[in-house]
Amino acid sequence: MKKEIILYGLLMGLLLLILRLVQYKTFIRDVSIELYASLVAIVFLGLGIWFGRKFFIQPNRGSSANIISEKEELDKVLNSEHDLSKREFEVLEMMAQGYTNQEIADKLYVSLNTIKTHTSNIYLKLEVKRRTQAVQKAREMQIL
Amino acid sequence: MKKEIILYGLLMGLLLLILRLVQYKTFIRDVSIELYASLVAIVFLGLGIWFGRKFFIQPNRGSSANIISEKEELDKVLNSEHDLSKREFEVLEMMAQGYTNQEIADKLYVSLNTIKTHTSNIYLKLEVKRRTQAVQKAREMQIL
DNA sequence: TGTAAAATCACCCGAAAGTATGATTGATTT
DNA sequence: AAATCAATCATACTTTCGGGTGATTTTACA
Repeated sequence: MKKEIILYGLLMGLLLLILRLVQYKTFIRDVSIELYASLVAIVFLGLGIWFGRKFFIQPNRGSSANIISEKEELDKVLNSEHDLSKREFEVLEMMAQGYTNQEIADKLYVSLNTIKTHTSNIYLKLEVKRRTQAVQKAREMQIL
Repeated sequence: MKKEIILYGLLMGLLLLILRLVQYKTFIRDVSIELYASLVAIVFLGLGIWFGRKFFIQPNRGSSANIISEKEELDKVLNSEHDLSKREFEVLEMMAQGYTNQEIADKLYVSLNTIKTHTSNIYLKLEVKRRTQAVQKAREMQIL
């Protein structure tokens, strides 16, 4: 990463140097600014594309570091026994079946708000934010 | 695609216009070329990164050509079994991962509305009403 | 080259989900 | 008896989803 930043700086400096040289070595003092701009634009557009490819490609299943972190994540999940209460687990199961909170509430003969509280607690305990993630994580943890 | 090229042109033109204005409106005729260059460089670096992400990171995640073709082969097989399009299948996969529509949109570089259209079509084709049900059904059908 | 399917995007609107906070009750533990 | 926790419910508010509709642009292919 540092290497690339240095390279970037050097490239930029070099470009400016060239532009300066062009400006003072030629008789054309008033070389249009469009020319400069275009030149710089083209170079840095290419550079930007290169940068984008280099640093923002999602390294899923390609980079070893990523795989390791994924494994660690999974281990962490698997090792933590689900401290879900009986009721919460019931709700989780029904969530995974694709029921809405209202449907779950009806089936369990409790209010919608109760189910919402349960789901919120489930998300806290599973460290997720949405029901789809909860189901996903529960499957990973093999508690579903 | 056309839209992006037009945008690119407009941006470039706008930038040059601004530079011209700055040049002629101020008393500083000899504003350093470094300033111009830097400005243009920064803008186009960003633009380049955006372009790179947008257009060159479609070949999803495979580092080896073999993996890509395998993946495509798999997609084809899967697509022949159910009537989900390639894009729809992608969205379905990400839905199962627990991503929100907005997150999926960001990752696929399309708008939220597009993802919503895809999800709606997925629900129609899978004959379900909610994303959780879609994931559930997709698992039953073993297409996930 | 024309056409059909796929993919893209927009706007509206209501439903569902989720957040935050607080409260009550009953069972269990210390 | 006090503290703790599970389960219940509520109110208020924000965000996300999903349905409906209509449209344009790309892509594939006959």
